[in-house]
Amino acid sequence: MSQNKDVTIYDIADALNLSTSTVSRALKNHSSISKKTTLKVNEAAAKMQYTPNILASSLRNNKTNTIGVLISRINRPFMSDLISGIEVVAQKAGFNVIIAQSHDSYEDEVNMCQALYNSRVSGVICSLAMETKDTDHFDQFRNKNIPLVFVDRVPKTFTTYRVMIDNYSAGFKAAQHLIEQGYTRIAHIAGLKFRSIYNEREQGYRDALKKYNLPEEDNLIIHVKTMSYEEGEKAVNKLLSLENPPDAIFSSNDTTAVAAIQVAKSRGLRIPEDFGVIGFNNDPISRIIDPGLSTISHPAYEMGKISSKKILKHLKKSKNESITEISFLNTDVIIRGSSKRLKD
Amino acid sequence: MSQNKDVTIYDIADALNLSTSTVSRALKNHSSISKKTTLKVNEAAAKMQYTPNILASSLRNNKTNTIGVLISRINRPFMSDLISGIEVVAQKAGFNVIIAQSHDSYEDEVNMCQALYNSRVSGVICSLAMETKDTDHFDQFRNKNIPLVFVDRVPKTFTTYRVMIDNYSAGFKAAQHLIEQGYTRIAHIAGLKFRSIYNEREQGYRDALKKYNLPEEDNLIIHVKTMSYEEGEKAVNKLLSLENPPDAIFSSNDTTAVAAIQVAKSRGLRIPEDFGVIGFNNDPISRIIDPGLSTISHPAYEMGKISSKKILKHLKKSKNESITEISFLNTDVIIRGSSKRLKD
DNA sequence: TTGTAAGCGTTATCAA
DNA sequence: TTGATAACGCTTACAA
Repeated sequence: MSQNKDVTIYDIADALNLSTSTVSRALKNHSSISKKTTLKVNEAAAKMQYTPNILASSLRNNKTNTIGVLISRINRPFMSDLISGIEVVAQKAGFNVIIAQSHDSYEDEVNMCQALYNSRVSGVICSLAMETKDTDHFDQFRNKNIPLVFVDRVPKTFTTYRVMIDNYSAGFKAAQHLIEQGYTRIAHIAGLKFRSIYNEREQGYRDALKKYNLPEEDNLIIHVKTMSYEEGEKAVNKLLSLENPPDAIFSSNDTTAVAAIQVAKSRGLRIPEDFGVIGFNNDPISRIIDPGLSTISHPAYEMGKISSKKILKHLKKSKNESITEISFLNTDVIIRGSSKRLKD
Repeated sequence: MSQNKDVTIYDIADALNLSTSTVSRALKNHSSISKKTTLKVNEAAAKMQYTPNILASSLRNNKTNTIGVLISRINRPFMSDLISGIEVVAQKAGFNVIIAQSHDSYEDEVNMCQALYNSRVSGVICSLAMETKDTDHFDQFRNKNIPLVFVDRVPKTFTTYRVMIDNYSAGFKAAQHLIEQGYTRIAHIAGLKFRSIYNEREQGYRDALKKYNLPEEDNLIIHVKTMSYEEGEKAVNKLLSLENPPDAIFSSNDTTAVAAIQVAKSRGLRIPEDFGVIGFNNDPISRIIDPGLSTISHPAYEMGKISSKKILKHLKKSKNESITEISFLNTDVIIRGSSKRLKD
């Protein structure tokens, strides 16, 4: 009994001797249709197992109620929390979420941007690929008044919504915490410089050192490309092999921070006594590793929810406005064993 | 300049004095159209910034090239790896992936099933909610010959594709490993009984004990509902408070296994000397915790890729067949410090 | 090789 | 309160 055709409003109309317009209206409880007819139609629809064809209605209405999400990779704790938050809000509003991965490649990002556009998504939420420098491929959304939200890895300039944290002050707070614990030679594993979130964290770190009159040495800062565990290992080994090695490190994500802990431990350093570590993101591993990894909270789930809400709110407006609106979320220093050298 | 209408094939046809059918065919390099015309059309399309309206073509062709994914929660390592695998294969084939979360609720699962159906997805990949016992809500897909793949948490019976591991033998292997390391009172944190993957692991565990003539005691087996860290803590505290406590534990996921390690350590037990632990899934935390968590590999990414491929392959067939096809993926015992009591 | 025209299922305008 | 009809943008059978 497969492959039988879908029941459409025509079938319902036929069965009840009504017109399709009446059926269509009755199905959405339009006020102009009598209670009796509305009831009759909905009953028939249920009995005949009618399911609305969203494609047809999307085509007709020129809107899909679908949010496109374009991120580097789904299987990172930050990203999956982000999507989860996006999806929860979308689901409640009856929106679908479609997912595309850039794998941190500029080319993939451009292609998937196009694919999302062709799918006529109602809105787009994007965290830029590591490689991405220009954002021309997003212009088409703005040109069509399709709301676009950049989240976390945002471009420096683009007339649109941005949902982010204050990376500068987060970097400052991270370094400051280490300084307050008495560390004096503080290294930094940073992301690529043109990616502003990493650059801002680095600036915050630099300014904290400056404020406390600690040396800012370029060889204590290592820029890595993907922030993988392996890159972290390599960077930390290099740092600890310096003639005058650091006594602490601020890593711009938890993965490389965990690598720092493991490498330092394997070299016989005691943590936090000999070597302090603070990461970024508050990934699940940060509370599992021994000692616990101090880190900066990064409210991914909340950022996802807000991003969805921005899209939904924009779609409710009838006016067609160009908007630059930045939402900053709060971050906290989460202190665990990896950096807690002083008793309170 | 926003809100300008999309360029359609009508616009291209007008501009070139051709019919829409010619344009449509030229855009897909149909063989019946002359090289010259094809070239001309594609050039004009590029110049006019034409973007195909996938909705319209989906409606017309009655297929969306979209795979719907219905899972409990995105932000679990297993699930995000799974989706990542699904998406990679889909993306290559020009398919979209739309995501829905059941949050392990039966009601949500039913609702999202309907939403996916209404979206006219070309295929569905689902890992059942913890609560789900009946699968009537999936009948509609089978009835319409829409390929359906159950992955990991599969129903016991349903004529469709299934992608899974051999949970019985995985459970057996896990218990066997502990036995071989000399543990003799082996407890088990199990998932809900009616969820077959957990029940099969439990059976494997039971049969391993039987084979090695170890006692099977019901009070050494605790069934938990969500397998959260907190549930794990509670269960392990209970087990270790028994008059005759276990000397090892096999947990049906890594989250509760990590809880077991932490609780045991906090109670002064040495791991693996006094207490052995093996988990399930090989989540990232398993290699970070100290000692490293022994576990069973669970090839999520690969399972995602295979699931996508099953969908794509089915869609290529013209025939309309009911299929029961089960793909079993291999699992390995991954031995780390939490259970390695004997020297090799 | 190209064109005509109908149709996918829905919704909105206008008329009754 | 209900109905007739056109339209959304694309594809395809059939005709030329």
